[in-house]
Amino acid sequence: MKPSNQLTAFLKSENEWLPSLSIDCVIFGFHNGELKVLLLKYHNVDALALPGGFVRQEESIDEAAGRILLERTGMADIYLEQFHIFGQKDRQNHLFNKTIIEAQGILLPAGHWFIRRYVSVGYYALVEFSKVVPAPDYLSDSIDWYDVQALPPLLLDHRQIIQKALDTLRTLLAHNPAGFSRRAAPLLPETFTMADLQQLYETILGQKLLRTNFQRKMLSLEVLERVDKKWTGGAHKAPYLYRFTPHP
Amino acid sequence: MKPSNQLTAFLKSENEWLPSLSIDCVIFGFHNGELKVLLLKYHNVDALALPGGFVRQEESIDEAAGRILLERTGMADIYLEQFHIFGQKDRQNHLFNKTIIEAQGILLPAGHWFIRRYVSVGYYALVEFSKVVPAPDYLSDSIDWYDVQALPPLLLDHRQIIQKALDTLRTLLAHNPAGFSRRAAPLLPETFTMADLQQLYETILGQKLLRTNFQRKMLSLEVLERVDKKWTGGAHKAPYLYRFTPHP
DNA sequence: AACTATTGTATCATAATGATACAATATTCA
DNA sequence: TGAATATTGTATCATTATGATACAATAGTT
Repeated sequence: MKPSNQLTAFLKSENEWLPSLSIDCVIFGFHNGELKVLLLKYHNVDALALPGGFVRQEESIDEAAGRILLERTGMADIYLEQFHIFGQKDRQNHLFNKTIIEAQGILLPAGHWFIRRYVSVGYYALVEFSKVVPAPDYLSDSIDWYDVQALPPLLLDHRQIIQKALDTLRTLLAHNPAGFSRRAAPLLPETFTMADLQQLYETILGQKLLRTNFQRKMLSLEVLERVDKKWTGGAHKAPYLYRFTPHP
Repeated sequence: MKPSNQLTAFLKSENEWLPSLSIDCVIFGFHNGELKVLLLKYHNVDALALPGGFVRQEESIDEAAGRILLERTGMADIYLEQFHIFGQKDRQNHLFNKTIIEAQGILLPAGHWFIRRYVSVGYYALVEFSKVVPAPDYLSDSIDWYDVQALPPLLLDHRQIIQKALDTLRTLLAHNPAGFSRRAAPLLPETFTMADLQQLYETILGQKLLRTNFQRKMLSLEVLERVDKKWTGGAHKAPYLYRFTPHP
C-alpha cells in the first residue's frame, strides 16, 4: 500500500476517530549518560515531531497512547502515563496538517476534523534505549533519539510538551523517589552500578549530587538489590551491580 | 428564552464547539469544618453532576473552564487548574446526553457529536464558600454544596473525578505546602485562626495532625502574617488571627 | 610492592520532625 | 473577686533525615 493510499484511507474513516483530540508521546531513553527523547520527521515537514496520533472511537485514551506508540516505533507493552493536556487556542496544528496532506496531493472538505483545531494529551514513558529499533512508518522519513539537552527545532508546541514531561519527571523523582525508581527501571539495563543510577538522577534533575549521600539514600529506599557479581574494567575497586527489586 | 430553545440553539451551533471534548469542574469550598464540593442536578436526571461544559473553537481549554464555571455558577475570575483527563471508553456520556435531550423533545441526527463519546478534562478550584451564590442555569434544577465525605449518587464517573481531584490536592499539600497555601487561601475567610487552618488541612489529608508541630510548620513557611487583633468568644486564651501574605 | 582512582561505609554537624511540658490568658462560675 | 477550665503559644527534648567530610578497601597500573 502506498503512503498516500494509507493516508487517504485514514482520512476517509472519519467516524472511527475522536475529532478534536490527539495524543503525543514523550519517550525517554538513557544512553552514554545522556537523557534522550524519541523524535520523528514527517514527510515534507522540516521540524521534528513527537510520535503522535489520534484516538479511536472504541478505545480509551490510555489504550490509544499504547497503540500509537506501537505504530510509530514498534514498541509494545510500554507503560505510558498521561501528564498534561495542551489546549492553547493558537496551537495551529490544523495548518501543519494541511501542509502534510496537500504535499500528498489530497484535498479535504473545509470542515474535516483533520484540518480543524485539536487539543493534545501528553503521555510519557521511560524505555530501555537499546531495546528500541526505531523504524519510520508511512507518515515519516526518519525516527531517532535526540539529546534532551540539545533539541533540534520542533513542530508546534512540542518543545513545550517535552519540557512539561521533564518537569513531571523531576517532580516525581524529587517527591517520590521510590515510585520514580519503579517507573525508571527500563531506562537502565537489567543490572547497573550505583554510578550509573546517579548519573541518571543528575541528568534528570540537572544538578550534581553528593555520591556518598546518594548511595545511602538509594539503599534506604529498599527498591534495589545487590547482585553479588562485580564489574571489571577500571583501575580501581570494583563496584557492586544492582537491580531493581520487582515491585511488591 | 425557553430552556429548550437555548438547548436547541446550543446543539445547532455545531461548528462552534470542539467535539469529543468536555470539561468538568471540581469546585471545593470549606464550611463548618467540612470540605464541600459544588454539584448540580440536571433536568430529568436523578444523579447529581459536576458543573461541566464544552470547549469553543476559539478559546483555550483553560479559558473554557473559566467560562463554564461562570455560566454554571456565576463565579468569575476563579483560578482553575487542570488535573487529569478521563478517557475510558465506557464513560457512556452519550447515553446520558441522549436522555437529557429526549426529555426536552429534541431529536438529533445519529452522528451528532453531542450524542457521541467524549473525553473529559478535569479542572479544580478552591473558592470561598460564603461568596458563592449558586444559581441553577437553564440546564439544571438546582446547584448546591455537598460534603465530600458524604457524596450523593453521582453521574457517570464523576465520583472518580472528585476522588482524583482530592488526590491531587493531597499530593500538593503534602509535597508543596507553601504552594498549596497560596491556592487554598480562598477556602478560608480573609482572617482565620491557626485552628481553622489546621482543620482544613486535616479534612483534606484525612488525618489528625499534632497542633503544636502544625503551628511551628505553618509559621516557618512564611506565608502567614499575624494580625494583631484577636478573636473573642471562648472561655480560654484568645488565639491570634492570621492572613495569607500576598504572594511575592 | 608502591601508586592511583574509585568505591563502600562510618562519622560528624546541622536541619527537620515527633512528642511532651508548661506558662499565658479569656471566659465561667462559685 | 478569685479559683477553675479550656485552649493557645512557645520551649524543649528525643528521633530521624540530610549535608559534608574522612577513611579504609581494592582492582588495576607501574
